[in-house]
Amino acid sequence: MPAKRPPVPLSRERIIEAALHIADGQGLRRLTMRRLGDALQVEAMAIYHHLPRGKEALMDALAEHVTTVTVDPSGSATWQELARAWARAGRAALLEHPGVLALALTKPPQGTALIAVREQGEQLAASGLGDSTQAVRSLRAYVMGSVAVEIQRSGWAGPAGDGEEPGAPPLPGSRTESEQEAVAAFERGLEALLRGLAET
Amino acid sequence: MPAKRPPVPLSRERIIEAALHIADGQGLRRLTMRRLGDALQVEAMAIYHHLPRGKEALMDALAEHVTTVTVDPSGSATWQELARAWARAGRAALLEHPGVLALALTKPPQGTALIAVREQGEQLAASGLGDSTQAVRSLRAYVMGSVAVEIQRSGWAGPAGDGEEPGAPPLPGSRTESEQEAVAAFERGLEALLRGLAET
DNA sequence: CATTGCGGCTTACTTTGTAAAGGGCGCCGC
DNA sequence: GCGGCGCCCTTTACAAAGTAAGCCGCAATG
Repeated sequence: MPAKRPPVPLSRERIIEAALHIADGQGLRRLTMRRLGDALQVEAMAIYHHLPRGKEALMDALAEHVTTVTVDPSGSATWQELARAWARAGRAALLEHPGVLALALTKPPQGTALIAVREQGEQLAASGLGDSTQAVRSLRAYVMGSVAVEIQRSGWAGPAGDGEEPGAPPLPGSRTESEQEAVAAFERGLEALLRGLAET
Repeated sequence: MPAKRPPVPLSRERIIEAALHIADGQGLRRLTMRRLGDALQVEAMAIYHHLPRGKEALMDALAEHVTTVTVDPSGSATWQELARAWARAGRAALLEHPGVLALALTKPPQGTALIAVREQGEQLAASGLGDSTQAVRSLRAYVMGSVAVEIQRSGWAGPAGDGEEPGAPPLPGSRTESEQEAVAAFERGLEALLRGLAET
């Protein structure tokens, strides 16, 4: 009796969720269509009905997912506070799924992610910042780079990772840092950048 | 008559060079052992004699190669000039090989790349900068992120790229920028960050 | 001249992405 | 109730990739 119906009917959202789980848990390299199918209790080919362009579409969707953030501007009085909020939100979103960082840093923003970038620019401009385009760019660069450095230091395997668990052995030369140290370093660099952006 | 000797005897350096060429020209996805062998006029398996851990070792070597930079400190009087030199060198090295950016941003520095990072810290400390560790970290983050943004805007395919040529069609929403615009944006953000770092 | 070992080749097996076609199940109009 | 349709999922199949195992020629060495 082939062709059994899966318990819960499979959707784009469920696929992305499962894919993120696999990528974060075992590395991008281990994220294969068949494994994804297994995780969803489905044959690999079933995925193609929800993501017509196959793995390509999946990668795009993953990148879009971890780079889509929203910030409520009403909570920030100055453009500095607003910029901090965006930066922290961006960092948090990227750190949540280290397995797909390589995609997020490499693929151009699309869909909701692109909209988010534009929104960031508009909000910063509306809150009185002069060259908001430049600011958005510098902020995005700093956020992305910071997360990259953090992930590197955490000993995460990477896109061509050896398939080991995410908690790889710490680097021989430098101790793995704590979460507090990481946020502190991020905040200090962020403040430096904001100060620099203030003096047009 | 099998077992023909190749004209030039194959070495680790030649392998890396050819791999970079392929990755930059057709994307990381298209960098396969067999294709690499073809480019070197050799069978794929021959590569394993020079890179024992196979593709894994190749990826590590590529990441190391594009993140290894050197700066002559004698050309810089202030720590700001030194930091600028390091930042520009780092950016240039990464931009030279967009195909392996994902590796460079994801893999922890090893070998010569790690040495370069340490050297940067020592030089900055020696030139009078207080918290050089923090500064190196912020600078590296900014440089890596800036290049990531630049590559994204250039419409480069990415690690799971569709295999098209690097000169992909420009993003629909935003025009592809010129080299001048790119350096200008980089320099402005860099200056902002340096100003911020100056005020401890 | 026989030996040894480096360096490349051949073969073969496993895993992956994905095209193509098949099949069950629910829902529709009648 | 029922025949057919269409949606989702499965099956099957194939090309391409990573790489383990073992072969073999060539050159230097004794």
